[in-house]
Amino acid sequence: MATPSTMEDFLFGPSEVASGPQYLALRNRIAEGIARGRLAPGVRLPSERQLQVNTSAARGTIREALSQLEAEGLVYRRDRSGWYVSPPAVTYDPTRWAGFMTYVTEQGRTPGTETLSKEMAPASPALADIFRVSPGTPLYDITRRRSIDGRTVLIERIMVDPALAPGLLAHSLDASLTQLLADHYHLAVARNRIDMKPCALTGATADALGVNPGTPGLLVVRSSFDAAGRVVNYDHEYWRHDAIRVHVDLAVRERTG
Amino acid sequence: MATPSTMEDFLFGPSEVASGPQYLALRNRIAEGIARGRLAPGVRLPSERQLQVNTSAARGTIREALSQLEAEGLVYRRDRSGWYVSPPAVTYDPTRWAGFMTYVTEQGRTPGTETLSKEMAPASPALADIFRVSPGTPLYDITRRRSIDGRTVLIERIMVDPALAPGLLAHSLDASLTQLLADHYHLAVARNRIDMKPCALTGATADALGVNPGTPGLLVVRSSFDAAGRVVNYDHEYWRHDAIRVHVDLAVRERTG
DNA sequence: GAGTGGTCTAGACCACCTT
DNA sequence: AGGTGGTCTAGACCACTCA
Repeated sequence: MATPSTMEDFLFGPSEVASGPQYLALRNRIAEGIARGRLAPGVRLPSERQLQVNTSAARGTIREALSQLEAEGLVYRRDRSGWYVSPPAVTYDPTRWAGFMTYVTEQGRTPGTETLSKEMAPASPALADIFRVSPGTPLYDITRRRSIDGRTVLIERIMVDPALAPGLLAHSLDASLTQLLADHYHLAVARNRIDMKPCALTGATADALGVNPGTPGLLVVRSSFDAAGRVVNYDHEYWRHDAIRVHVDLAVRERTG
Repeated sequence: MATPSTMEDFLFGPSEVASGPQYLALRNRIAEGIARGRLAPGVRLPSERQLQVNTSAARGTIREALSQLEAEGLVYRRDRSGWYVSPPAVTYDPTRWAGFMTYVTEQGRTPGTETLSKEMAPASPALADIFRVSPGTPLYDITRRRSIDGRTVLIERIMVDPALAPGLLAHSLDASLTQLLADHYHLAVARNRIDMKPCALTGATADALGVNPGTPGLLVVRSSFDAAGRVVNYDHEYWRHDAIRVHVDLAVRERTG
């Protein structure tokens, strides 16, 4: 997929001369630097106060430009450390059952997983409904942090029915859970359901991701079912919004106007 | 629709414990009001200066809270008019070939389409590659604006090969193009490819959507192929980021760790 | 300890929408 | 014409990171 500037060129021809607000002029300069590769992924931008000197703008104006770029996923911040050029996003294809470790590796990146907690917890009414068990039935409750090339990109909370995967918590969960469920428990996923929506990263999730509370993120909710329609796992993934892209390529199911 | 006084009572009544930045406290109050249905979709929030009086915060702080909510898709702004509660997003299922008119209607909303331009334009090298024609070959080039319940949600630019749909531009394009291609030209889509990524809405795109330049958006690029692998249409959709959700539900193609 | 971003204030002027 | 958001300024103090 081409870069945003190329898209814009495609849509409306040669870009007009920038004559709008100052913060957009700064945004454009930085965005251009990134598009042309002069600002490589991971590179730290000059400090806000340095940019003030270079642009003779107030700090608020500088931050407006940076926030814009952050919303577009071009830069990200490390709390009280600085602003950095975002690495490329990984492409997620919900039509495949390839786990995180697989598709990240396939894209030439290095995945990492760290288990933050694993425990048994009684099913809430909502969860009981999803798993078709009685409320209060114990479920495995696993929280993990996952990274790409050393940068944390998501926090996930996975629920698994112990009836389908007894003793699951005794295993190391820092590898592929997808693979573990398949190889050790012979749980074949037949159907996958995925929902995505923007969200705010708050509280413990924001802490674990190392972002400021309120940072925009993307919530991916996945339910995997086996051939019998049982829920193999139910998973909430809180992503940094700049770390994931969606790509779907498939035969159509229906032809409607 | 809540009256202004009711809304403000709700927003500034007894507060629960709120540590942390002021702007997050305000964000939380508004977000809660929306979640509980006290602030209905389409309702206008009090003006920034009114919120200043009620919260004794500086205007910049108020705007910080509102921008956060905007990034989460909970509120949107109408330029120099005010801040409004966002309507629910429509759910988009890329595994179906249902057109915009269909899935919006199915979700109980009212779709609208307006053709902004239709013309023939020579294929750029990139487009020629996609359509497998020689660069410079004329293609239909259609720009449309689409709305849900009267609110503009996307601008799209569609490219169609005249060889597959001769005389296309003579038809009204304000209805379903999907249906037109199927019914009149018997073009059956066999494969669909979709890419999604965050983008900035700028220039003419932002103007046509009625948003400020730089507003974050979502770019959806769709390619539809017929059984022979020919590109039936190639489409860029620039969405308001709060207007669309992705939902996928399907049998898995592959089982990999 | 120096420097960074995070938060906040209190103004200002403007273009534009609304009535 | 009055009110709205859009943009910008020039400060301030704080919590935290980093060397």
